[in-house]
Amino acid sequence: MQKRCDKPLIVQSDLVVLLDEGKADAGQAREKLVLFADAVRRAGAIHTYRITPLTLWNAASSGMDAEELIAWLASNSRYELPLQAESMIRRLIGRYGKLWLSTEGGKLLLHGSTSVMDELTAHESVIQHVKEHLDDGSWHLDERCRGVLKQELTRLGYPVIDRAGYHAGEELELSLRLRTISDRRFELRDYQQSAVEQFYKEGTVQGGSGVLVLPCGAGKTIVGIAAMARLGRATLILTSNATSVKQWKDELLDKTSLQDSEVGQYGGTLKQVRPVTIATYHILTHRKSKSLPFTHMKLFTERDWGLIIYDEVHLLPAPVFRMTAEIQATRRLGLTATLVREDGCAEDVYSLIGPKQYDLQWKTAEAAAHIAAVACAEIRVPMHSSTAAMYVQASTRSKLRLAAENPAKTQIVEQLLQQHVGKPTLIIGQYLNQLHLLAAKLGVPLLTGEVPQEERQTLYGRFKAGELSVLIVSKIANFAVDLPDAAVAIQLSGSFGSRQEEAQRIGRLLRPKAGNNQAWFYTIVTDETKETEFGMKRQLFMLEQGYHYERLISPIVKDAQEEATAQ
DNA sequence: CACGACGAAA
DNA sequence: AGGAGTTCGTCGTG
Repeated sequence: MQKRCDKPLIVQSDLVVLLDEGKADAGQAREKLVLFADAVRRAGAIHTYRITPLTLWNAASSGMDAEELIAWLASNSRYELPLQAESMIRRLIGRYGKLWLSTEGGKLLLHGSTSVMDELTAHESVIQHVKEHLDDGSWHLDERCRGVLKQELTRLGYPVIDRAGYHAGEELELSLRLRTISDRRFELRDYQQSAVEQFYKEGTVQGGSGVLVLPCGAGKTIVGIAAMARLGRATLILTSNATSVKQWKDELLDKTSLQDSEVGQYGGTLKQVRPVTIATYHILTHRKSKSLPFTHMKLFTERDWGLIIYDEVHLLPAPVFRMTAEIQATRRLGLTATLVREDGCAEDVYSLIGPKQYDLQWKTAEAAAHIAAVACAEIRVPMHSSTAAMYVQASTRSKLRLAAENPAKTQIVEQLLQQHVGKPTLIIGQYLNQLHLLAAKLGVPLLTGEVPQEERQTLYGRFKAGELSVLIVSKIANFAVDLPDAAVAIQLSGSFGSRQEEAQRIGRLLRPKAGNNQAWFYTIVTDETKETEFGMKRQLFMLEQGYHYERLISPIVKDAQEEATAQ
């Protein structure tokens, strides 16, 4: 029997859970823990997770039960479960399913137990939408409030299940091809099939809106296309940038029966509205002036859409949430690799797009060889002697930048390049100055936002062909969909603790590799500065996915230490 | 009229 | 809490 002190978890009364990675069962515990908690901090071997109403409701929506969860926590905790934590979990999960929306006789109705409905009457923000109290205890609501009410109820701590249904939308003839235009066999992988089924549960009105989470390179576009084929209705696809718009169109033409004339691009000079239309979020948020309405809002109603796909739903901008609140009767599908938002809009994704319906862990995809195995390492280097003095007296703000641009990182890059010579390698950084200096020093081409599209294509082409094995890239690496895959990525600097950014960059390495299917990710941070702290925050998403960062002490440090001992 | 350059915005 | 990228509309040029 395992001793209590060997258990990996410590559960606090405020629903913060500490996971001791040093314990034997830590790996198993983490796999379960991430199903109902978010990673928030990491200090050495102790990782901090937080259970929130949202994480519990997402878990509840995929069938997790309060008693089962409590029992699991109790049996994996070093100390007795605090009563407060236990009752809080019970209460929060208990609220899931207590309220639901339906449509009867064209009326939007809110249902719930008398006790919950009574609690709601205290909230003006809720009762202002009520048109009439019906005899059976349900409330007749203003149908235009479907979205904002769900948002408000979620905010107040009352999740509501939306069974109010969807309008069908214009029919669309669309089937998947068994062979692509390039004459390759095409069929859905198992997990792609289950993701689609999860989204579209036939015969229920509950399914049909929600978020699917799949790692980079696992074929999110394919899943979206399969969902379209399943529904067979006119579809509006929203995505993050123009390149991605084009990619969606290419994939649709390649893998479905759709003709060129049926797929429209809405953006730039093209303003085509066709049975399948693809647009960027950016164009939706455009308006002539601040006081005027959004210019392209009409796109939502210009056609009778049966489905709206939100690609990269973690990037969805605030105004699009507001628009989405008004079209809750249209089926919605959110797609992403990293359902984390640094801006606190996670609740809005939950209430306006829908609950998380499918989440393929990166490590699971790796085990099935659908994506490459990535060895992650964090290399800490001391501040370079030339800037150390400057660092000490710099303001907090410039300290960050000095640490990030630490010239001592150059040597590490050179060593890593030697170590992986010949492998396609991306060096990714945040500051153009730093990147220009490095590019000059190494004699390697640099790709920034300033490089014209045509030249980018040439460089991508040479990189793909293997003529060029190293490429330095700026922040374009985060979103340029057409940037080729690599086997090695070296991160020089990145923005403030962005988990998304870290994941996107690692995503560059995930296409399966010939041979042992191995890729490497290195992140270089300056030791004993704020940068190490940000670095740890950046790693949180990957830790949730079961990745481990090896901590390497740079050879430079070793040398310095040896010198110190010698003297 | 087509196209590139430029500044503004979120 | 800041830097970089992207996209829009406009304006000037061939």
